[in-house]
Amino acid sequence: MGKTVNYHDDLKQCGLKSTRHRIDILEILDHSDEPYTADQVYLELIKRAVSINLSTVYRTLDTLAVNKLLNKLSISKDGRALYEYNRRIHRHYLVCLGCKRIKAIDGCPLEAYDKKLEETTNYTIAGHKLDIYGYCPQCKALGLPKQNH
Amino acid sequence: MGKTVNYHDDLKQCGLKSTRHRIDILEILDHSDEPYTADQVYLELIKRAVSINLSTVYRTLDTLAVNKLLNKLSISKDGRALYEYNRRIHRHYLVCLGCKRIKAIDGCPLEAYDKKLEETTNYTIAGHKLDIYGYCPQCKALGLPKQNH
DNA sequence: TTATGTGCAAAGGTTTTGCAATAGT
DNA sequence: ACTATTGCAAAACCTTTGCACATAA
Repeated sequence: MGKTVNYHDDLKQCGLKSTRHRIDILEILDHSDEPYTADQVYLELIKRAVSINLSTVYRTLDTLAVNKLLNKLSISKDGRALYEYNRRIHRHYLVCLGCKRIKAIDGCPLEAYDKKLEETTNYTIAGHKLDIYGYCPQCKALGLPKQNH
Repeated sequence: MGKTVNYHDDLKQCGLKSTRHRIDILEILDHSDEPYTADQVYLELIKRAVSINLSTVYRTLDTLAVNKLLNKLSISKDGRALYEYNRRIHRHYLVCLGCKRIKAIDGCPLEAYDKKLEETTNYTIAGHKLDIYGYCPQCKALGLPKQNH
């Protein structure tokens, strides 16, 4: 988790102006274990007594994602986009189907597979997205609902 | 790809009425290699001179997905839901970042990993979603845009 | 016949956009 | 000072819903 000065530098390196809002948003997402929706970011800013408009949140998230300071995910929590701080660590998510909590898991089981696929398909593989679904220890204890995915 | 009569039986087994619209939609998705958005399904129906309302398409897709005759995916092609015929075959998708075409790939490299994860995390793993991104042979030839994911 | 499915129109929720005002460099 | 960023309000977009009518069983 970087300090404010680093967010400033990161923004400058992208040719972006270093504004309070951008730094706040980077900091919020950098300090979170879970990706946030635009709305969640907005609410967190309001909670911190930051005056900002929701459309600015959307624009800022988009700008930061285009500049690779954030990742935009599509684990559609009911169809809304999710944003996470780009830690430049390749990792995947374990989503609890009970409480919907999202847990990050480091490491990737797919490195060899990607290479194999390049040969098999004649595609150039640029990356992949893997989300894993299950029930966390707590929700498991309450009895499993129907299985998905 | 089933015949009409099978769609009829599948619907009945789910306790659903067998209507022209439902059969048409099942057939469209069953005959497609790619998942469709609600809108794409609607347009295909119109092309086939089927008179239907877009809200009926949404309702039908939802009903069929709840009853597991379709899968609802969240490879957000710009945030819209995608539906595919449920072939009850576990498979993943290879998405071309150039032309956005989606290619299904059979087989799964994650069976062992899922089990390992159950032990490591103490979650019950219910499933996973893996999408792979790259450039298809055609788009590759045109020169690769920037890398994503 | 009777519950289920459908069309239509209207509303809901998320995200985007135009334009004038503001703030960073 | 100059340009990028922001607020505000409105629109765009995808999806859902209420209700009256139509249809499958």
